[in-house]
Amino acid sequence: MPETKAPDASRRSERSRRAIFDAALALVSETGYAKTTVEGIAARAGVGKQTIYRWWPSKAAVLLDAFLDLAARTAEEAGAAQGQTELPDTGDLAADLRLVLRATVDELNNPRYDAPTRALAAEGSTDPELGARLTAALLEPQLQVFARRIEAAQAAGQADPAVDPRLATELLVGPLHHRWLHRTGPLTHAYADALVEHALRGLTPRP
Amino acid sequence: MPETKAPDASRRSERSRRAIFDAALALVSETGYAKTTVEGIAARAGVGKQTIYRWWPSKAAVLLDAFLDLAARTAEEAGAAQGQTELPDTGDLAADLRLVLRATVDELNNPRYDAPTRALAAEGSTDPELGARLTAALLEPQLQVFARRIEAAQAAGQADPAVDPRLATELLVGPLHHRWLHRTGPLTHAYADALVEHALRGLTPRP
Amino acid sequence: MPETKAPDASRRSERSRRAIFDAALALVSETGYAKTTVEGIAARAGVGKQTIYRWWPSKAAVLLDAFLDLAARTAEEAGAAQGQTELPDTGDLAADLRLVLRATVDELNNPRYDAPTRALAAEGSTDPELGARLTAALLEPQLQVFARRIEAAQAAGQADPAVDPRLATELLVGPLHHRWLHRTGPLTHAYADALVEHALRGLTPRP
Amino acid sequence: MPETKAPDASRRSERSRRAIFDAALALVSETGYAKTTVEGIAARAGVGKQTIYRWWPSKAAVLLDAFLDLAARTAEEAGAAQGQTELPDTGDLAADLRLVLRATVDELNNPRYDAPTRALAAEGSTDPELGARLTAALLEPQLQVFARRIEAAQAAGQADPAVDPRLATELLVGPLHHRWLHRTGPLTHAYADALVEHALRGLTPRP
DNA sequence: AACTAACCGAGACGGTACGTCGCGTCTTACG
DNA sequence: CGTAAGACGCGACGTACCGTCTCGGTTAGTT
Repeated sequence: MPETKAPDASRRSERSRRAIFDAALALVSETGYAKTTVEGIAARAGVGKQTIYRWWPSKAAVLLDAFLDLAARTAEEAGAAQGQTELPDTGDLAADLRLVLRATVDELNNPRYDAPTRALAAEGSTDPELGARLTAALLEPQLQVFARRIEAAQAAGQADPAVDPRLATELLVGPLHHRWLHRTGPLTHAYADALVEHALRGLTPRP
Repeated sequence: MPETKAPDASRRSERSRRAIFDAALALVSETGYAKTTVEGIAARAGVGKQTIYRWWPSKAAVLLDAFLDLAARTAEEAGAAQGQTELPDTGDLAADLRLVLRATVDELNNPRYDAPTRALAAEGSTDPELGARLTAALLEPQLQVFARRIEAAQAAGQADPAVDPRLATELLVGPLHHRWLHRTGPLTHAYADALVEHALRGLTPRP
Repeated sequence: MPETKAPDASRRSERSRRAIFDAALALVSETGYAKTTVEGIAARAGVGKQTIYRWWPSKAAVLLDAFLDLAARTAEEAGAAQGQTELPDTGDLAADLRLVLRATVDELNNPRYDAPTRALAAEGSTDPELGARLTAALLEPQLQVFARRIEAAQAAGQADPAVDPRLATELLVGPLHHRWLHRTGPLTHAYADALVEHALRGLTPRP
Repeated sequence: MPETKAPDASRRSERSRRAIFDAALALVSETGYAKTTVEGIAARAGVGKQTIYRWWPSKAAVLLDAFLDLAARTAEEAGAAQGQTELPDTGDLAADLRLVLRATVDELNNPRYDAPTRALAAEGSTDPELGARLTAALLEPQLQVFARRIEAAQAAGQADPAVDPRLATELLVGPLHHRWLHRTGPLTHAYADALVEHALRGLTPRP
C-alpha cells in the first residue's frame, strides 16, 4: 500500500473541514488563487496547518474539495427533489440544449465560480492527477447531461444516430470553454443559442 | 514616464538571452512549470538572476518569450519563405481544414510543445495580462488561419455566408483544445476529420 | 488548593510507569536528550501521551524520575541491606576517600549513566526548580557521604577541625565534576587518588 | 571537503552580524535560553532567518559567538593595553589567586553573564562539538591564567613543584563552578578566599 | 589609451511560505 | 476513571525561492 500513514477519518473534525472550505473559497475569491496560501487558509479557518496537510496533499486539492462541496450544496438546495443529474426533455432537442448551455454560460459568468474554476482548470491542466479528479468530479457529469439528452434524441429519431454523442457534446461545450478560458469573446445567451444552432445542423438526420 | 528604469537594449547580451530561453524550456519540459524557478533557470543558463529580472517581469513572461522564440525558429526552418501566416486553398474547404486541423493535432501531441503550452495556458487563464499577450501572439494567428480560409469559402459560395467565421473557427478548434486540455479523449487525425465533417454540415450552404 | 486536577494515584498503572522509564532511559542513551521527545517516549513505551502528561510536568521530570528509579534499583541490587547512605570508615581517611571517589569516577565513566546525567545536569543548570529537585535527590546524598566521613575524621583528630566539611567535600568533588562536564581531561583512578592527596595535603611545600 | 556550500564570507554583512549578536544576547537575558528561538532572534535583529542559518548551524552556535563577541568587547574596553591574557604576579601566590578567583566569583554573580553562561554550559555538556569550542574559547584561557601563575610560583619555590599545575587549577576552579552550577551555596569573596587557602594548605592538620 | 558607464556573473540580503515535527490539550472507545 | 490512540490548535523548525541589492569583472562607446 502506498499510504505511509493513514489518519483515522472517523475522528475527523467536521467543524474544521467546513471552516477550511469556507476560508479557501473566500481567499481565492478575494485575493486570487496564486496569492492564496495554505498558511493563509489555516489562519483564516482558525486551524493548524497540520490539519490541512493531514487531509489534503496540496492547496489545489483543498480547493477542489472545497469547490466540489460548494457545488454539491448549491445543487442540493436547487435541484433537491429529483436529483441534479437529470436533464429536461421537452421533445424539442434544440430548446433543451439551449436551456442547459445558457445555464452553463451563466455559471461561467458568475464571478463566484469564475476564479476557483479558472484556478482549478489551470492546476488540472498541469497536474494530471488533479486534472483527472477534476474531470471526473466536475466536468464529466456536466458532459453526461448533454450526451444523454442527445442519445435520447437519437433514439427518438430527432438526431442523426450515426453521430457520436460524445463528439456532439464537445461541439457544444468545447467552443464555449475555449472562449471563456482564453477570453476571446463575450459569453452570452445569444452565443449559446448560435452554438446550438450550428452544432445541430450537423446532427440533423439526413432525409 | 511609465518606465522607471529602462535598460539599454542595444547592449543586451544575445548569448544570455539564448541561454535563458534554452534553460527555461528545458526545465519546464523536464520538471514541469511549477517546479521551474527563476533561480533554477539562472543557474542552468549560467546567468545572474538580475539578468533575468532586468528583462522580464515574471517567470511566465520568460517562458512566453522562450516559447515564442521556439515557435518562430521552428516556423522559420519549416515554412521558410512566407511562414505560417498563409493557408492552403485547394478549393476543397473540407480537405484544407482537415489538413490544418491534423497539423494542430500533431502539434498538441508533440511532447516538446505539450508541457510549455499547458503551462502557458494555465498561467494565462489565471493572469489576464499574460493571457492577453499569449492569445495575441500564439492563439490568434492560429485562429486567423481558419477564419480566413472560411471567409474565402464563403466568398466562393462554398460556405453559408450567414455564419460568423469566428464562430465556425471555434467550432473546429474549441472541441480539440477541450479534449486536449482536459485529457478527455485521444487526439487523432480521425478525430480531426470527424470534427471537420460535423462542423461543416453546419456551414453547408442551404439549397 | 494548589493542585487543579489530582489524578488518583492508587489506580495508576505500574506497568505503564515502568515502560515509560525504560523507554525514556533507552531513548536518551540512544539518541541523546535533545532528540528525545515525549511523543517518542510514549510511542516506545506503548503508552498514550496523556498518561505521561498526567503524571509528569515535563520531559525533564520524567527523565529525573526514570534516573532516580534506575539509581534506586542499582543501589538495591548492589548495597542491598544498608544502602548507599553509609560510608566506609577504616580509620584511614585518605584510603576511604579514595575508595568513594574512585567509585564516583567509575560511575561517571559508565556510558549507561553518562548521557542521562549530562542531560539532567544541563537541564538542571537552566531550570532552577528541576535543578533543586535534582540536587536534593541525587547530588546532596552523594555529597553527604563525603561530608560525614570528613566530620568523623575531624572528630577523630585525623583532620583539621577548622575546615568546613562542606568545603572540603567540594574540594574533592568539584574538580572531578568539572573535568567530567567540560571533558577537559581523562577521568581515572589515578586522578581520583591525586585529588584526594592534594586536597588533603595542600599545595604548600613541605618544610 | 565536508562543506557542501560555503558562503562567501567576504561579502558578509557586518551590520547583520552585530544585530544578530545583540538580539540573541538580549533575548536570552530577557526570556531565557529555552524560550529564545532562531525565528525570534531573526525578527528582533530585522534579519532573514536564512542569514542566521547561512552562518551558524544552531541557536547554540549563535549564542556562543555572540557571547564570545561580548567577552572580547568587554575585555578590550577593560584590559585594553597589556592584553587580558596576563595575570598579576606580586610574589604573593595566595594574594594573586584570591584576586583572580574573586573576579571569577564576581563574573559568575553578574546576571548579565549568568544566563548565557549557564545556557552555553548546558548545551556544551550535551553537544560535544559545541562543548569543545566553548572550552577552547572561554574556559581554557581562564584556566591558563591560573596554571601559568602556579607554574611561576613553582619556579620561584613558592609551591610544591611535584604538583601538576593543571590539577591545582582544577582544585581552585572546580569547586567554584560546582557550587555555581548546582546552586549548592552562595558565591562570595569569602568563599573564594577559603578555596585558595585550603587548596594551598590542604586539609591536613598542622603539627 | 585611458575613462566611464552599462551589462554581466555571482550571490548575500530581508522576506514569505513551505511542509514537518513536537508540544500540551482534548476527545473517543475500551477495560 | 485510567488508559491507548491520536486529532487538534499552535509555534518553531530548517529549506526553497522570491525580488532587491551590492560586489568585482568584462565590454562597449566616448574623450
